[in-house]
Formats: sequence, C-alpha cells, structure tokens
Amino acid sequence: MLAAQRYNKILQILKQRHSITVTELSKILKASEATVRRDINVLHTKGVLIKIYGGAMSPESYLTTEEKVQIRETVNIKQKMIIAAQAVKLIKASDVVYIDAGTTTSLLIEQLQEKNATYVTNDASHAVKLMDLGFETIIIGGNMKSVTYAAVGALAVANVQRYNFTIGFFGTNGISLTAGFTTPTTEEAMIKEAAIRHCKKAYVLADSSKFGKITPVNFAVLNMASIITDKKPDDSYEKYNIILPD
Amino acid sequence: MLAAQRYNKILQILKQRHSITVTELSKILKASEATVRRDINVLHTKGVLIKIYGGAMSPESYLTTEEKVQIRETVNIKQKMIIAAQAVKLIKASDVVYIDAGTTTSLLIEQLQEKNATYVTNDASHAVKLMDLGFETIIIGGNMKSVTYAAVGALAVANVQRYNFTIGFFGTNGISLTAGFTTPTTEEAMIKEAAIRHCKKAYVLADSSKFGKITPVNFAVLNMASIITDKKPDDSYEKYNIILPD
DNA sequence: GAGCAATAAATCAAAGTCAATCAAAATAAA
DNA sequence: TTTATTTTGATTGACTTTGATTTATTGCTC
Repeated sequence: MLAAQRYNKILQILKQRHSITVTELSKILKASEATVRRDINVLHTKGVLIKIYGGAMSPESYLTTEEKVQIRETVNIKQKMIIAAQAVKLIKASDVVYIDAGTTTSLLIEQLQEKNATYVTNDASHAVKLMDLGFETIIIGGNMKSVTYAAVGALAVANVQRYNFTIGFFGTNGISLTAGFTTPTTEEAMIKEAAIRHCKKAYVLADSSKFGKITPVNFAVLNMASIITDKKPDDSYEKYNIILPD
Repeated sequence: MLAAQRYNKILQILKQRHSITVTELSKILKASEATVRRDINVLHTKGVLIKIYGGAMSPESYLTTEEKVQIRETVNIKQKMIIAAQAVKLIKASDVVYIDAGTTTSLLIEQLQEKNATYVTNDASHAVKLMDLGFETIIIGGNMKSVTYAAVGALAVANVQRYNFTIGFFGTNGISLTAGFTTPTTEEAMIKEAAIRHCKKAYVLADSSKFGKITPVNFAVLNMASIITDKKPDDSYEKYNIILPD
C-alpha cells in the first residue's frame, strides 16, 4: 500500500470517528505500528490531524471534553483488555456473534481475529469500528442512547429477537447472587435481556470490581451466562461458570 | 502503444481511483516499470498528476501542506455545503427527519440546528455524529455496507417502513427525466425507495452535475421528491419542484 | 514521587523503489 | 535501404521505506 493511500485512509477514518489508536490503525492498514506512527507524525506536521498519546484525533474534536476520554477510558482498562483477550478466543468461524454496547466490548472488538464470523451489535460506534476493521457487520436499529451510542427501545428489542446468535458477549454494571446481572436503566436491561435470550452461549465480561454490586434493573440470572473476569471471585459464586484468563 | 495513449490511460485511471502504483501501471499498460516512471515524470511536470513514492496520485486527492485547512476537499464540496445549508432550513420543531446515507447528507448533519426534532438514519457514522451533536437519534438496523457505513438489506427495509417521517433528505447518483433518481446498487435503491415512500415530504440533495446522469438502479420517480440543487438545471426539468439556494 | 506497564523514538537490516546508463528496438529522415 | 534519432527495457548502485529490535519516554498506580 502506498504511503499516500494510508494517509487518505487515516483521514477518512477520522472523519467518521474522532479518534483512533495506533494499534487499530495498524490492523486496518495492515502495516506495522512503527509505520503508523510515522504516518501520524507526517499528518500531524501537516496539521491535518492531532497526534495524541496512543493514537490520533481529528482536529475538530480535539480537546472537546469527553472525547479525550474516548481514546483511552481509564477505569480498569488493563483488566478489561485481559478479559477481552480471553473472550475473543471463544469465537469460531461461522459464528453469529452478538456484541453488546459499552466500553468493555469495545476493547473486545479491537482484538477480534475471526474474519469468518458475522458480528451483530446495537452500538453504532461498535458498528463503525467493525466496518473499519473489515468484519461482516449487522447493526440492530432503534432509538439511540446518548452516552453509549446504543440502540435501545421497543424496536431494538423486536429487531434483536429476529436473530439467533451462536455466541454473545455482554457488559454489566453489577453481578450479585441475589439480583443477578444488573444495569442502571430499564431500557438497557430490556435489550440485553432480549439479546441474551437469543444467544446459544452467552458470556458476561466483567472485571472483578463488579462482583457484589447491584444496580437498579436486572437483565439475566447468573446461570444464563458464563462470566469472564480477571480475578477469582469469592466462593459463593462457585456454582456458576467463571472463566479466568489463561 | 504510443506514449500519448499511455498518458491518457494513466490519467483516466486516476480519475476513477485516487492513486495507483508503478507496478500496477506497468501491468495495465504492458510497459516496463522504467517506462511507467518516465511517463509519471512527464505528467508530474505537466502538473496533471502528483508523483509519489511508488506510484502516482490524482492532484485532488493528494493533500499538500497548503491544503491543510481543506481536508474536506472532495468533489463539489462547496456546492454540497450550500445545498445542505438550504436543506436544514426546512426542518421544523417536532419533525421526524429521515437522513439518508452518504457524504452529502453528512454535510447536512454538520449544519443541523433544530434540536426539537427526531433524526432517523440508516448510516452508523451519521448516527454517531448525530449523537455527538446531541440530537434525538434513531438508527435503522440491518446488514452494513462497507464503504458507506449504511445499513441495507431486507431487515433495514422492513425497519424503515415502521416509521413515518415528516421530512426526508436523500442523496442520489443520477437524476434523469427518463430514469428518475438512480443509484449504483439494488441494495441501496431498495432502502432509499422504502424510506422515501414513508416521507410526507422528500428532498433529494444533488449538485448540478447529477442532472442527466443515469446509474443502474432507480429508487424513485422525479415527482416523488423536491430537488435541492445549486444551479438551475435545463428547462426540461421545469415541471418538477426544484429548490435553489437563496 | 518511585515503580510499572504502555507507548514513542531511535536504530538498523531488509525490501522496495528510483534515476542513470546503455544497448536494443522502433521510428523518422536521408 | 541506410543512417540518425527517439523510445524502450534491462541493469546497476543509490536512495527510501518498512518492520523488528532496542532504548527512551510517558502516564498511571500505589
């Protein structure tokens, strides 16, 4: 690929999404991270993008409050990466994979390997990422929620029920023996519940801090999904299927 | 093959795709790489293309330092901006607005003002933009198409039919008295057709270059939508509703 | 603020690309 | 036809780009 072609592709991506990491670009452009860094340096010097630690941003969105967070969400990023790395190993060729909205699952997308699978998501920013990486993508439609870019509501629920997923990955805000998996809002819970019911095998990705937490709305009981986490939780969860990193 | 023939062929190729490698050209022109390099040098000196390491680019798509402000240097961008500016004025409070996929409509989103309207789109990158700008957003789900980030296919068509839009904005690849509004692919045409049928009022945004052009698949007859364009087309279009910038 | 992991820059070898040269082929002129 | 001129393709060594490796820096956690 010509250098100039890479330049154009990078700028094109930054029109669609305000920021991108070096690692992601390296995958999309099929070039080494060293080359991507050199490209970013060139484009930064030309002033057509802003170089930031870990990646690049479009000049327009640079420094507009919350976008700065987008490049690297800080909380528990390490654990989430490890959890996501474990999760991607479970995806096999010809799987129909449901990917829930949220930051944890976003990290999963960045690490996806299996090209011969179909990926379905209700998160518009996930969808754009998946397309950029060249995966077969289906987006679930519906009313969008502001913070998460996720489609929710009755239509989203109806749509998700049309599919049968062979495997699904979900985020959660709380895991509790009494309350099961929970989220802060009814809307999110409804779409998650609908999706999880249509997965042959469901996995909840949760860093260890989520155990014992309860948020207002339940979306599944604990035995409906295996839990992929970074640290063994206390023994009371023993009877559930817990997956730890190798 | 005559040198002048090769020159023409090279320039013709660069009109279709922004860049090409020396190796590729050598195969296409059945000439040695040395010859291709000489050709590129000649054309570069004439200023009709830009020589880059490994190949050549069309001058438009090559970003020089001066152009740093003008990243948005796609074709007819100025007209498209003006057209989009005219279009946004038509949106009123409590409208349910359908926004078609594509670059023209992307410019429209950037200029949106009316916060008390609901925006519906089948383009994931549009959806992300709309959310970022704080608009009430609904995304149409379905299989995604790689270049445009647009949901297409049967499910997208079914979904779009659930809505009734008070106003809709569409892009097109061709406007013709005989063929009506046309696009290059059936998939795109189907979703456009379904959406346009559910708009109380539909507008096609098209710069003047689109008049008289025909691409393979029709998605609407001319009287189904008003056309917002930058220059008055020839009189044969007089009986249709043409909107020009103020 | 020290220690740690992640990211960036510097360095280097390998691969790829370029311009110069020259002989062969094609074209033009005699 | 013969000779002069131009164009082409192959070869060479110089130069550029790339990816891997090493070294330095950054930002985060405690």
